[in-house]
Amino acid sequence: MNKDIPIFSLQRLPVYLNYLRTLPEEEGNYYISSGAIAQALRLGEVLVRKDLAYTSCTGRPKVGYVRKELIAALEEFLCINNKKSAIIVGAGGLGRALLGYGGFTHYGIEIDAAFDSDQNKIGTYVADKPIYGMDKLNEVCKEASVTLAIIAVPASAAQGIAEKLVAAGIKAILNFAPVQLTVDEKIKVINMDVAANLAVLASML
Amino acid sequence: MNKDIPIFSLQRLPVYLNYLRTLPEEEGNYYISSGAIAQALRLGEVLVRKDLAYTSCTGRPKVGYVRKELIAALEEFLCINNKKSAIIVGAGGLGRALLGYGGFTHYGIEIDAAFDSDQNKIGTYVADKPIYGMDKLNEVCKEASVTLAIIAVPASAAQGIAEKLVAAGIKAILNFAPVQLTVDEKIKVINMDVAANLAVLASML
DNA sequence: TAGATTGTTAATCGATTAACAATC
DNA sequence: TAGATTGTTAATCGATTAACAATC
Repeated sequence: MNKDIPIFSLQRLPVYLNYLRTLPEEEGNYYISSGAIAQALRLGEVLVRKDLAYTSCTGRPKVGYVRKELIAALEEFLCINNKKSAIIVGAGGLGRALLGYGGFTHYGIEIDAAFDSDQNKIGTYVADKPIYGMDKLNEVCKEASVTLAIIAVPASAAQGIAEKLVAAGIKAILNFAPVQLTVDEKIKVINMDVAANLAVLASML
Repeated sequence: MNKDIPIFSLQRLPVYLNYLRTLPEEEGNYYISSGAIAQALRLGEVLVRKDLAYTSCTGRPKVGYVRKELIAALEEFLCINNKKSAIIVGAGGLGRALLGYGGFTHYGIEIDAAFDSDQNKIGTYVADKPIYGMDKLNEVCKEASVTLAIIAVPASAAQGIAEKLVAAGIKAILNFAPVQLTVDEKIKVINMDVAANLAVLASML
């Protein structure tokens, strides 16, 4: 789905959505122009219009876009209405923090559970979400048709986990481990290497 | 510093470093070719050579790069030898997870402390790192000449925190809050919006 | 030497920006 | 109507890839 949007445009859509949602419900905010969005997010205004053109929302000359329509169109494009489930592998500090993070619901995503190999964690709950042993992975993913996963395990374990996830039917992985995962090319992977990003920042000083 | 490297190349350098460090110290690993790196990281081999050309390490036709030299050159380019301190603002789940995360040291970065406004957290420690009240921000940053910070607070608080950080002398910010920070353009900012990235993945399914 | 691999120059590709007609 | 803003087409910019000479 959403095949014909450039990846850079796609990545900005949640940013627009987020921004539009923060605008207070006031008289003056009924319409919003691409220029106003561009200024707030420090982007070019033509770029904003081009990005928004991928959604079903069309703006009106002179006034801009109807804010609520634009929000709805972005939500539709990002499939936020079909609620999706995701799981987390790794219930260390990061995994537990993500279990407790409420921000995923803004995009229609719910974290169902976490998985860990530590016997002391298995069977416990964080933010009312269960932590299962790795042996439950297949069962949980298949029963709930989960296709989204977050990897929050040490680098050394990540590749093995990725393979288990794929075997369990996962189609997209958000990977926090600092390794390049080798998986079938049909599986979508986004890497988030926190330390590497901090290192890049530090080297720019 | 490092002004004349394209941002995309710069962002790949820690990835190369990371990969090279994982290679075992074996006879056959004395040299490494751009082709081998490219294959492991799923990049083009010319791209790898171009990226590596920004460092001081030069490869040898027929054999490739001396692995240890390349690691040293990457470390030098990324200024990993001058140890740097960073602070975290926000000692919620994410902030605490990052306080306990050891991966920053691989890039010569140490997290000195976290800051929070919650009285129950102030004065406590996570992974032997202190959590201070916000009133200590200036003092700590200036005494230890800290110029790197991570924002791990809710979106609503992030802009205010960013301004305090800049006032305290911070020059680069890794921002986990899902808002566009408005700060002086000389301040470097990298945004890491976990939920937005998961949403992008989900919409690609 | 012959062959593999580097480093560089030119070509391509994709993303962003500029220009501008359409329009409410 | 006049003016502001959209949407689109063309131009620019930057990143990646292809081609290939240099070289150990």
